Amino acid sequence: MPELPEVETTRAGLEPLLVGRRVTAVSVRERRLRQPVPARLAATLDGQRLRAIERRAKYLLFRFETGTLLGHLGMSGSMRVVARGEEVRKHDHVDLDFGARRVLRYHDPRRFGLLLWQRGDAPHPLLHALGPEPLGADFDGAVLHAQARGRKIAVKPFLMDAKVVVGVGNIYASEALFRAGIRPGRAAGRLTRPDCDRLADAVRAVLGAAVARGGTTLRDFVGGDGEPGYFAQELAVYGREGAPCRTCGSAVQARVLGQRSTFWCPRCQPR
DNA sequence: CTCCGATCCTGATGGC
DNA sequence: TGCCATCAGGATCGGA
Repeated sequence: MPELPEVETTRAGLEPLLVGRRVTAVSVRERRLRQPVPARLAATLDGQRLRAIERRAKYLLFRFETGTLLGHLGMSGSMRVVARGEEVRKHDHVDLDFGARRVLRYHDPRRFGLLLWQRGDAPHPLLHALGPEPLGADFDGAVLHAQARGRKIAVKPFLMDAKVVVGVGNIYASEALFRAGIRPGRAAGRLTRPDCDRLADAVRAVLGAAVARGGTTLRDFVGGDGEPGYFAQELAVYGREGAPCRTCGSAVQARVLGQRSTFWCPRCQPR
């Protein structure tokens, strides 16, 4: 479910409610996520002050005094702050209690997410091979062009490769390609430098706009404050097969590419 | 190396 | 109404 804008929305929603507070209790109701929740998590976190919440790619980094809790929301995860005593719903797997009205609740029906503990200051191995942050200074058309060189993979799954650029998932890959006027099935290696410049700009623009709207809620995503995101109404092509393109009126096309649904406008994305 | 398909899991949806 | 197939915002793994 969550791509960079949804993870960043989660981070920004949690931060003012939790940073500076101490963990007073930890409750793990289900530890079978993509990897098991560490058995000693409660003992590790109890009494520790949360110093910061950061984001790298689609990971959330909860910085504590003796290490970092690494979180990932997978396809269906969400985190929000609830009051102590709020009714526990199905798939509310983990609570971190920071106070009476400050319980961080992790919810994830499909359990593709992660909660892992990394002691000390070293970055977690899962973060090691990640590419540049799309909204950071070291991502641009030149980087994209260099990465794409010689590659036959379609540009859409190429954009979703975290070694190329992080944070771009299935929704925003289609949206960025629409904004750049590039067909999703085009081989990455055939992109020109100007194509890559437009594409990098489009990735930044669409992610930035989505962050500003609090992300995209298709089904049940909520940010750290429990509110849905409002970018869905601004999606140009994702989920709009057969509907008229908002720019030119042509019917939006869809096909499966790299096992993922892919959407584009045949007229606005000529090649 | 690159690329593709299968896989983990549960829930929603649509066809019959 | 029930049953079944398909699809879903991610990421990893193995084989070609």
